[in-house]
Amino acid sequence: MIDFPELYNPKEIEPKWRDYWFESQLYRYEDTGAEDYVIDTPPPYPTGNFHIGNSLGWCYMDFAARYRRLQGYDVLFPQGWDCHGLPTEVKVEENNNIHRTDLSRDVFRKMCSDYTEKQIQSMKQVMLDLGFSQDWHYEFRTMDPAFWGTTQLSFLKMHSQGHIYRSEHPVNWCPSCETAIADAEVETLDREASLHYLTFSGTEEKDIQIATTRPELLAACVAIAVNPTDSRYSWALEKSFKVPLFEHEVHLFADDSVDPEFGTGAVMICTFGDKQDVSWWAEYNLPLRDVFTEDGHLGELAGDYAGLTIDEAKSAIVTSLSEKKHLIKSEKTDQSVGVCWRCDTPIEILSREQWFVKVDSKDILKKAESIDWIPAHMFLRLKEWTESMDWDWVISRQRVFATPIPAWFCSSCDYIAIAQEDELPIDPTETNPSIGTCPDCGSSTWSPETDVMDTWMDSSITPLYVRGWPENAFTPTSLREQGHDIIRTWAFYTILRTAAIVQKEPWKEALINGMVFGDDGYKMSKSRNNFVQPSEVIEEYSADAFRQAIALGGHPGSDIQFQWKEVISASRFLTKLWNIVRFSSTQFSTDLPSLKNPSYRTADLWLFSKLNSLVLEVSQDMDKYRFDSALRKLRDFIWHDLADNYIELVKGRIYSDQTSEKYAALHTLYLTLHALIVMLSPFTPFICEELYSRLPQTTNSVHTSPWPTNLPELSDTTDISFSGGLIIGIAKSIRSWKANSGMSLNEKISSVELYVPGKNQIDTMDLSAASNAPISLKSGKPDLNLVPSDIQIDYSLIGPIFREKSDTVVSAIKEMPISDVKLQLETDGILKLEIDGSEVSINPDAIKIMEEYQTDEGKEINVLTVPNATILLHL
RNA sequence: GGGUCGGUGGUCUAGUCUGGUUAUGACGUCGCAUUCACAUUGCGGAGAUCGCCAGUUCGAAUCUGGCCCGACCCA
Repeated sequence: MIDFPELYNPKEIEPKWRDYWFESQLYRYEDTGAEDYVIDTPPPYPTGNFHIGNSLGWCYMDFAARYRRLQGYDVLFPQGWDCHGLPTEVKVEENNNIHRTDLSRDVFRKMCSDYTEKQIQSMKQVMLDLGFSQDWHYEFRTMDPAFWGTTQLSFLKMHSQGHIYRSEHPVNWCPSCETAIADAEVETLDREASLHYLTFSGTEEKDIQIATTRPELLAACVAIAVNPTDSRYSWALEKSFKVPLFEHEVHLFADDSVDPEFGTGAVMICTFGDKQDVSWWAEYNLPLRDVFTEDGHLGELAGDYAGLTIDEAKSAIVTSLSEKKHLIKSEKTDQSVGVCWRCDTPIEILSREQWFVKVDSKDILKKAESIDWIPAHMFLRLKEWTESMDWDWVISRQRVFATPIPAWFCSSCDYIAIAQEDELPIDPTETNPSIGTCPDCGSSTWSPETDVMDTWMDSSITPLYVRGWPENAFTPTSLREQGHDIIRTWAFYTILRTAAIVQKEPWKEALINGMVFGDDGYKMSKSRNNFVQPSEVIEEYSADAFRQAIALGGHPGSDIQFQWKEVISASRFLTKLWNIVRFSSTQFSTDLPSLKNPSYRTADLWLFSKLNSLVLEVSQDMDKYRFDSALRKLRDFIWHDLADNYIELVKGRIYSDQTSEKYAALHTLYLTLHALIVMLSPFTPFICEELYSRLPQTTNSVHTSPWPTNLPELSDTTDISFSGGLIIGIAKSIRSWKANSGMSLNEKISSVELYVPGKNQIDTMDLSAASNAPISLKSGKPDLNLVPSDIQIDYSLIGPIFREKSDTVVSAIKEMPISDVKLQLETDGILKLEIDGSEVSINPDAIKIMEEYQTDEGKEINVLTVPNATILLHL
């Protein structure tokens, strides 16, 4: 007898193991010589809130990491933090009521990193509460010099190989954040705008009307374009016109990209209204008229309007146009504008000197193709994005809290000094370059690059960093797990960088998770009141229940809905499991596992045979990351095969005195529970650790145990699953008959007769105890009326032979009296029918006749029919 | 406008690649059962024109085409 608490109490169990695992460093990576399984874990942005969307991805990683450990891999599950970035700068400015320029860069950076550290601690706590098994020795922060020094090294390598260059080029610019941003950081917003129709006066011929939503860009107008097929404007080609208010002259040309349906069919080209303007500007070699300032105002070129904000300028210019009779009309139109993903401010396109990373789409796609994408179609998202890239990646940002670009500009000439590897990590605003004087002009005065790097420059080297590059030669990590919403950023940049730096793909497998929606099917939001935090679920139920709900939400890749009902059913399952193990354990003795040559009965062997298939199926599911399917199978087995069927059947033996059959049943239970707890442990690590620790002869953690492989070998599984299935079926049928007859399950029955055609060697020991009746196994047939009750047709045999006549054949068979069909099959071994005047023969395998024994009136006998057996109950 | 994915009892979901006529499971719901490890249970019931239309086929939730609706990404 083993002592076992009556109630499952996750509130006590979960914190206990959480702290034990952390303190004992259970998940520490060790190189034992086995195959590595390395996860390229996402470094989350430390917002301080580890939400349900994050936890979906981390659950997947944790299921995989725990499964691989059980499989014997050396698992490295690290954890990073993507610290740098604008939101933190903004938050620190707000919290301290300062502007970053009020302080030295150094002091401001320190404030940002202190703030970030606090945010990390609260997120880390939720990770631990949820039972994730990271190796905290491999925790990294991109704001630590060790990390950003590596980012700088990657910059140096790419620069020396020609992947990074500095040049002037139009870039997306956020006037509010006052920095360049990459295409990936621009989001589109649909809104209503005014479309203004303006007159440009002709200098040679007639005037022309153009339509624009951006009159504030008039000062930057450099040309007018029409579609070459637009006959309305054939007179105007190559003519010049005066820009209203500003009076400079621009030419008109024709280009296919102009939509003749929009506005008047004539558009003004400005430097720059949008990306289309940029490509016209480049293609037709147009002049550059730079009218916006970096902080969202109009510059000198705007004349009287200089100094106004963009919005102020728009209305001031419309008013002037109207006063000067240049404005014909204004109407509402729908438009999409690019906005900054951080602050939603409409972006502008400015031409500035920036640092760029070359985008080699072909190479990126080649590397991406060698990665196993799960699900496979996620590759198409990357492909589409990669193929649509038309600008290189601008990586310089005019901010502070980020990795410094390790470069200096010579004060006397154009020379740019890039740091040497042995100087890294280095902040050029604090230290001069080690080369001392300029190799071109000999000057020793340098001005530091104050621009910093895009934070994606940090997070796109996580596989390199985790693999110990450059000290260790890079081999691809095993797994990248991430959401499909950041394929165009994180996945894309990581593949690009790994390809450029080490000419390899970053990971072997990319597992892509979907989004998490609220209980009502909508995206979680505070205003919808469908927002759920993992901590609430742990508080109300348990982390083990939460993890199951996430696993069962859908197959990886699909969006899932968070549902409380899944948490509830998961929680019930945990109680059920607890009770199963408690019931079993209280019967176990400490020496049970070492029992020699147990006298297994059919039911025991049946359970082993089912368990062996389960181990195989669950392994296959786990290998394919089908966590939903694996967990469903495990739960189904535990609840139904084990609890409802097996345990109910062998209770008699378990409660019996010291028989060898009793110990065989207990031994079966022990081995089965042992295997099940191990297989379940990736999903519900807390309860499994607790239950495992209470099983006899277990010393280590369940999480360091081997995946079940050494279950008893069965010589004839077909026979066992047949005879075992028969016993289970009979017991189940008697049990449900008792329940339906209003009897308690252990109510006595005078006797049970079993008729099993062709087989009279079934093991009735457990059946007898389970039904609380003496069982007599009869040969032959019961002395009752056997009545054919139904006929079943196997269409897969009929269809291919009779084709379009199949329906006619089937209805002909069904029209015959069933007894006639039976007689003919028994006497002739084949069924012959006349269809449309010709005789056809039916394969007897295609016809299955169902028969039932009829209970004679007045007799105290009940007859139950199950596949391959007839049961007579004498009350 | 383009790309990708999805639409299955009241709700959520498996099955669709590889077609076989009686579609999985959960939650909810209704009925019965409590000296049994577990009422967070057991047994049973009701509840689905598998988004719509057409096609292929002896046979379609499953394959093909068109349409409608939704999600995500892009323009």
